[in-house]
Amino acid sequence: MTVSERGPRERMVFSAAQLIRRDGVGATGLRDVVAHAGAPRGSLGHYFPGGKEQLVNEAVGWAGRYAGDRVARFLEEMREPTPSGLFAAMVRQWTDEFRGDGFASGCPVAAATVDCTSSAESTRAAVADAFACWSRPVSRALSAMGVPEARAASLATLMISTLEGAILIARSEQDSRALTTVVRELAPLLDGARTRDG
Amino acid sequence: MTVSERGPRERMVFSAAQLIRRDGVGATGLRDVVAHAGAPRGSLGHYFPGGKEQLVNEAVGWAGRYAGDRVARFLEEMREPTPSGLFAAMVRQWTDEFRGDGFASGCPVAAATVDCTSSAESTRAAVADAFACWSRPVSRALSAMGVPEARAASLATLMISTLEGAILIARSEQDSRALTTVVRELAPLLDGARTRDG
DNA sequence: GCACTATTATGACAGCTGTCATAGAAAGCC
DNA sequence: GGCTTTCTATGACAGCTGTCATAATAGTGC
Repeated sequence: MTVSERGPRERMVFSAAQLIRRDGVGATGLRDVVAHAGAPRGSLGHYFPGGKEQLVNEAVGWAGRYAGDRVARFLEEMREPTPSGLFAAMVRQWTDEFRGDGFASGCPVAAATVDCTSSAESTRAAVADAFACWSRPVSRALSAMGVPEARAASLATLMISTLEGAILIARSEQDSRALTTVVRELAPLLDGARTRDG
Repeated sequence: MTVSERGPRERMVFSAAQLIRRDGVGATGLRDVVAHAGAPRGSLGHYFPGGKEQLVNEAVGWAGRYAGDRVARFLEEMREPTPSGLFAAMVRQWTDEFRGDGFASGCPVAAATVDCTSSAESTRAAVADAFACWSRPVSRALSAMGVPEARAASLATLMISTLEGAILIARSEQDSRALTTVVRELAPLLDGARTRDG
């Protein structure tokens, strides 16, 4: 999760995502992003002629792709994949992170939703895209596990909704209780949706 | 939901909540709040010597109490209360609101979580309080419906988590799909938790 | 009438915001 | 070499932020 040897442009997008998920979009200044990325300030206008809005949109897109790609990883690490196991893995990523950083950072997509939905139409669309990039692999994975196509998409929405909300509660309480609770309560429902073995 | 004839102080708290849930905490200026409330600007420092942070905290507290009080209302309006019926009522409030304002406003408590958790400790505590004020009556209602005490609190957390997350997705998609989906998928789980009639 | 408090008015303050214009450096290419 | 494109540096800009000091006003009790 450290700043890699990628180009300055990519580093700025990555840093933006990190700062946004900690402080929100409004409180994240472009000068902060540049400093965090160790990038030249003069490059900002060069790489992001669309200004802050473009940078935020790319950070949101990056986060959505990241979350979607993680799903494949989770599946690989599971001997016999189950819906509840996938959800547990998705949640565990957050409990691990919270244990590491003391509940300092939440989800950048959620932050952009709260801060930009009603003021920046392009960001609103970027957020919707990010949720779709995240939801799609989850839905596919559920299908592969034996959940009927029709319900797979619904359960993916349920899983992501619940996770996002539990992240909010956990951060406010500075306690992962909400996360462990929802994974426990949702497990039987998720596994019960399978009509055949994956 | 219009500005009532209450005192300026109360109007400012209320206006702050409305603006925060639309634009986020960072993008909500104190001058905007004053203007929206039709309140005298000079009164800001008088009523809120703790500055913006105090105003935000009170707005969050107000929202939490509001959400908690609504639970009793929902129960009154139901002939025979069920867990799924309560959840449906909580969600319906949001689908109704979205239909009215075009997905312009989300939850002020979620906004404060995203924007202030890692920067303002007092606001973080106010948010946690708000979630507790909201969760408690839900949990009590579930108990009264026959859900065992131990699970009632967990299910309340699940309901609020899921609702908060679905609000985020719905706003980004400008579509209530996520909300109607989660209420449909969660219904059997909620009702199945009852071990006796309420 | 007075005295006291609660409320409001006004203006100024330093600090930060995103944006842009201009200039310069670097790197690749012919 | 020279030329072109990509990238970086620097500083300035107007606009807004939350906060505060000061003063005037209104209300209330006596």
